Amino acid sequence: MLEKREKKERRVGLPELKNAVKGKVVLRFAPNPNGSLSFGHARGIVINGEYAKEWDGELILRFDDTDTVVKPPLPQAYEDIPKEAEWLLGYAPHRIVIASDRIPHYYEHAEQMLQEGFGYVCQCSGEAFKVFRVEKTECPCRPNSPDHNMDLWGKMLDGTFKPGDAVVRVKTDMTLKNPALRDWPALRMQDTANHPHPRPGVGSTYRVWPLLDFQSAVEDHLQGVTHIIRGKDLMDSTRKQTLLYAHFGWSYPETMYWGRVKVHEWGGFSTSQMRRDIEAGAFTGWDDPRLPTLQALKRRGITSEALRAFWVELGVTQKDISVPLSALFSHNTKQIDDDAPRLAFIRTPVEVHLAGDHPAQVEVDVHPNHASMGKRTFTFEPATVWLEEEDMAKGNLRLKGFADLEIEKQSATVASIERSDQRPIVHWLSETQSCEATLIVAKDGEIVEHKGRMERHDYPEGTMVQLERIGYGRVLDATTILFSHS
RNA sequence: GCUCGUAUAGUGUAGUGGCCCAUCAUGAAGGACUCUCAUUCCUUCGACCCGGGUUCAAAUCCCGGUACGAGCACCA
Repeated sequence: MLEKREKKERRVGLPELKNAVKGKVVLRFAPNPNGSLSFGHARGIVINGEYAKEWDGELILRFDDTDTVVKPPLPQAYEDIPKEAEWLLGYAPHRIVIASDRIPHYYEHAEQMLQEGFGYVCQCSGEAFKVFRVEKTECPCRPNSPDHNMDLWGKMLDGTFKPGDAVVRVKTDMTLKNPALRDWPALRMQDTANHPHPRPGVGSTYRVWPLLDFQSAVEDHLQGVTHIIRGKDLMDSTRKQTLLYAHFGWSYPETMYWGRVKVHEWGGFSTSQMRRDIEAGAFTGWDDPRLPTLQALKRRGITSEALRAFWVELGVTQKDISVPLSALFSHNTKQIDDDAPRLAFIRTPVEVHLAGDHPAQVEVDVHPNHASMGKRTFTFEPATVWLEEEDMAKGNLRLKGFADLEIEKQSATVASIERSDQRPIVHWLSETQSCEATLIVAKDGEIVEHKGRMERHDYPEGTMVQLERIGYGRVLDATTILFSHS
């Protein structure tokens, strides 16, 4: 029989995947390519991707681009998303499927549905059908014969019907307890003459398009998906799709759901809204550091490892949660601190002449814990240093790694090279080894550019550095740092 | 309104009837190290939504309540 575990051990990582067979697991992540990937999308990629890795399975990246009117696809997204996904995953998705390339497959299944009588063409308006749904009564189109349905289907396809005239429904049961499940719509018509699909070769080719629940269900089956892990807002989708699977004689994949996540600092955001704002010029692009997109996070210096650790830690609970950005940042600090060279950045620089005796130059570590990263050299010819205005107000100071200073108004005298008392330790810059620089900080939806002086360096763009006593940042160029987090 | 789901420390999470006066992380406070308000290390703080029930035993099962969220689109 079952033996009790000796001790309860804390589970680490993701929960067990039910009915998973090593090497046979197929998962998918299916965004709408109507914009770049956001922080929220990352959860889908990370969770599905980590399971695929754990089980030597496959991860499908599927573009659910079946709406050309309400959420029209963005051509650029077809190029960006695979790159963003690969960056985040650490590997390229094993398969890429584009729904708009596969319309004939969906038609084929729609026709099977009509011919076998578990689907019908409904000519009721949305309003009219709503009444049937609420009253648990059948609409007059429901009893149509397969032949009649095929005839109406032909009229949808050839344009005799216009968008809004007809829709294909899956026959479930109008008395089902859950109103969401009653004879749900599977395919509808779209005005692709005025709203062509942006992908070349697709354009205005099709008038009839599948809706998410149908397209996704058929495609999951076609692709052999074994496990679906998605937001719990799609729970009713699972129920609708399970009903459809039963009609086709298929068995539905294992499912798991996660709840809603809000980030304290960001609140709600939608891809469509971001797209409008970017197009209106409110943001510089999808990588604008104010935006909660993967591109922006990457640009700010958040590593994919940190993002993965963050999402794995949240797991796949169905709770609706609200997390502070600091949770992500603490993962990031762990990732970058060991490799981040230290640099001084003086925010409100005050120029101070040094009086008194002192060496001609001084050397300090590039990284306090890693001598192998080398030394930084500061020279005092001229004998001028830059200090933060705020620090100057504190009185006598210890220049980190250099000397004790007696501060008298705007003048400073070197009192001791050795640390002689508990005066505050501050960061500083020598005249020769510094230059004017900008620290860009994105906070509360605003971008603030702090002009100051920064230590000269030749780190390439993209290097993560730690600005002493300020926080981490990413090198944009020799005189610009994009603030990451403290 | 109907339907579905969730409820453990400030935050996030472990826990599927006894090992739990509850795990881990983060956070906060204090300390060690350090010539950074960093890193690392140590200590401390802090929670099972409420009410019933089942049981020798409940965070864990059942019922009710409450709170929050989602679906009921010819969006995804």
